[in-house]
Amino acid sequence: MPEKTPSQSVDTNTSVPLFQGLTEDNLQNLLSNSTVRSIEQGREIVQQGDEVKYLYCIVEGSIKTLRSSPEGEEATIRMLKAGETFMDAVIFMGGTSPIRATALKPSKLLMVPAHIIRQQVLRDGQLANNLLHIITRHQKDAWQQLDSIVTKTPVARLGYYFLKLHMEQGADSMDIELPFQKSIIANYLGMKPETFSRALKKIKDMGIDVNQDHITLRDAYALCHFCDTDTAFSCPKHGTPECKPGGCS
Amino acid sequence: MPEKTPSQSVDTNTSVPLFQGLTEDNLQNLLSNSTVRSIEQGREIVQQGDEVKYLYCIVEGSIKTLRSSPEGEEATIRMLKAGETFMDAVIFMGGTSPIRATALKPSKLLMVPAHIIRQQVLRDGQLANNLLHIITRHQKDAWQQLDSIVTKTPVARLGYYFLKLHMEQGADSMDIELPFQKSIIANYLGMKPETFSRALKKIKDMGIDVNQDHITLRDAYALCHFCDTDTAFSCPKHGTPECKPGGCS
DNA sequence: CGGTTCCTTGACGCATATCAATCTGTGTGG
DNA sequence: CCACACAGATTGATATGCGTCAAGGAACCG
Repeated sequence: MPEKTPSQSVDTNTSVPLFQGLTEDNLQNLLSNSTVRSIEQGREIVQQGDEVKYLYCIVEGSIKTLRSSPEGEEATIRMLKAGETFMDAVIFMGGTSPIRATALKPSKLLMVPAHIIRQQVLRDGQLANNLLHIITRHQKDAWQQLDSIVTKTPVARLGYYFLKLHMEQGADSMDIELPFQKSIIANYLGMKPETFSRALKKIKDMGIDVNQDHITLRDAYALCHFCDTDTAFSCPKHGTPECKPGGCS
Repeated sequence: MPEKTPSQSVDTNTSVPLFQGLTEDNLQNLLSNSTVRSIEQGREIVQQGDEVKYLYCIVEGSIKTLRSSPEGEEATIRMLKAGETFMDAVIFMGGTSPIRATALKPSKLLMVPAHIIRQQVLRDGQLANNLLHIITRHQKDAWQQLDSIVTKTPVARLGYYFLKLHMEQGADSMDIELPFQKSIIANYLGMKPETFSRALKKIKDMGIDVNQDHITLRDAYALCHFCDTDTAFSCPKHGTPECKPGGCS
């Protein structure tokens, strides 16, 4: 059952990119029309072919977006955590949803009606700008994902994924945590769980140890072999003599 | 050498989604700051790592966007024709370009300065809306491409590609033209030219004949096996008894 | 302690990449 | 007009890497 007055129950001032920089009035307009809903793990939020009535913002939990074929094969698009939004792009596409969304964990979602967003975009430049930033960021991730799957070996894909986790979780630490089940990550990387498992063994020889969900780097530059020009740009090690993106061969 | 006054040399009133519905003033603001440039075939327009200063709109010719690895492997992202834009998403990403763009044919490009776009988006709701529509449309294509490559066989990918061409070129005709070189299409579909060639032979047995760049459908429903729920929605045959998306097995 | 779920490991087969040769169409120069 | 050269496409033979199938192990939970 949807709760009311999300403006009080949701912390909107920090770390929700969608709402950043909005005026009081404009923010109120979004929130006062929104509702919050709890979703149990594994539950379907949007199906392929659904008409999408809301933009969803994750208050708590995590969500996976994907496409699946009639034969049951799945292609993971994104795996998202609190603060991130989904169906943000879909509500501007026209037609029904080309993707599914399911809950990876028990989650709490803020649902902003699509027509409110579409209206407000026309007069609220800041909201439009936020949406453009968010959607293009996802676009970039999608491009890197596609590129990985088409051109890289399973081990290189895994290393690249670890690298991005590493930078996300603080490039100073030598430890990384896997944020999702291995089989979920395997699918995201376009491989079968068995292949993922074998890739873990191979990457161990390159200085990256994995126990359970815990990754330990033998040295600070262990992941550098998997870097590309894009990623190097936002790396604190960029420019140091040890930094040679794509140096892995 | 860039020509001036593109407002006169470019036909902006029709079929350029980016400019649709803009007021005279706002359109003028874009065009008066833009330039037109000719590019010879094979020439690089943007490289990975470049700072992107323009949004490009194809006046004439065709362009390919892609990512490539240091080893020379390429992953095609899109192949575009006149009226379409590129680098539209990139100018909102922040950082340098994660993708390359090269000319597949001799082309003429309208170049709109990125800062002009970024400024105008904040006050011109229609432009923001247009950009959101365009970028999310590309997003959708990217999802379908990813899905194809991950879950489908080469033959199914080919059939799906033919289906989209078919609908693009008029679903009433039984003939389709390949708009690009086969090796280019092969790479877009995530396979080698040899595999592409073999897929062509296999698809011949399913009622789809290919001679040179010319495809002939044996019957109007020959491509239906390759359809998915998304695509079915915009198909004129949708709802007829012969329409069974994903019916191919 | 038994059951479930997830992960790992091994053996095997197949589909696609790879390598190499031939063919086709196109354009060029004699 | 023909001969030649070239790029792209096709075809064949081979290899290899990932998927598949099946079994075993490890952690979690009742």
